[in-house]
Amino acid sequence: MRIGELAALTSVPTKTIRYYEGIGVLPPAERGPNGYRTYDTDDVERLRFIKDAQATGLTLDEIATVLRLRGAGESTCEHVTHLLHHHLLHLDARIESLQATRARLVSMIERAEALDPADCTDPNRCQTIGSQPREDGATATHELHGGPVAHTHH
Amino acid sequence: MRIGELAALTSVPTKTIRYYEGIGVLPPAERGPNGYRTYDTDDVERLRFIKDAQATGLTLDEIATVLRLRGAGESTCEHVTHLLHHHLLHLDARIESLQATRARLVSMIERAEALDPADCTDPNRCQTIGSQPREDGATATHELHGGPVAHTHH
DNA sequence: CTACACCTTCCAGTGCACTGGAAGGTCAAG
DNA sequence: CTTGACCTTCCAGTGCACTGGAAGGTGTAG
Repeated sequence: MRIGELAALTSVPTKTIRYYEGIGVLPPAERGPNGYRTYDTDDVERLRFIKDAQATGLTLDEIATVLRLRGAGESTCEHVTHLLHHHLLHLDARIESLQATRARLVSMIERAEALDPADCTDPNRCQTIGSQPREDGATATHELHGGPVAHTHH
Repeated sequence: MRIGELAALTSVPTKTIRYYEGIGVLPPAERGPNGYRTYDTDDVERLRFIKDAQATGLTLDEIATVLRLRGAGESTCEHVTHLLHHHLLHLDARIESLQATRARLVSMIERAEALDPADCTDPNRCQTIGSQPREDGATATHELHGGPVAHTHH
């Protein structure tokens, strides 16, 4: 199959496929007599693997490393499982922190919904955002010396 | 407190704090007579909020939007809770997909560890990586026409 | 007085992962 | 034989979130 079909099957743009080949995430594709790249079902697999690996937070560089270990012989399996274990830890930490933030977000929403809308008219504060309730009495009620914000981001 | 102390308290570099102010994520800081930025505990809160919000996947732009809704009066609370709800969905989807990938990763590791290391010597395949076991018998055993990969990334 | 840490602005660069566009080759259908 | 889809290379730009460095002001300790 040619690059367009591979792109259609994987939802990865042709541009990106060529880019992946360029940076070594994909091996140089075989070429037809006309110079067109040709792919097979393995390449579909590979591309799907890349997408999955990316979803877990692996960078293209790490993915390239894993993918290149194919065909290197030697003790690469240990290498791979090591990387995989390492990444599992990362993944677990990420999931945990996301769940913690989820909890925070939910409690934020609950606080927001428990509010009397009338409390929402003070132009200088919003109970939903701002600091969590504090013991020291200072409840983040201070002016926002804002005005139109200069968004000069070159 | 000055910018250095704020940086120390939040583990956000001074560069980044000024950058946040530049793009409007933080309101323009008050200045001392010498022109130095001065901060208080609310700014510590704000910065921590930014970090947390970032961890959930909100972009700095979205965070800026949320933060700027402080002090806008009107029906901004609905606006905020809407954004929050929206983001909760995002967050849940993200956690779920991460957990799915975690499962995939674990099964990959298990497959890797169940392998006889002797099976790992074929230079053209690695059982850990590569396609999942398939029914059609074609088990992703094909050459990597690789060699040293040109890493010409401009 | 000098050294030094810490602050200021401004502009430019980095890293990652693409993405766009120009200029041109290939090939099947009308 | 032309049109149009699809392919090629190469180079340049984008978006996000920083990060570095130059050039210079401030403030305290020795």
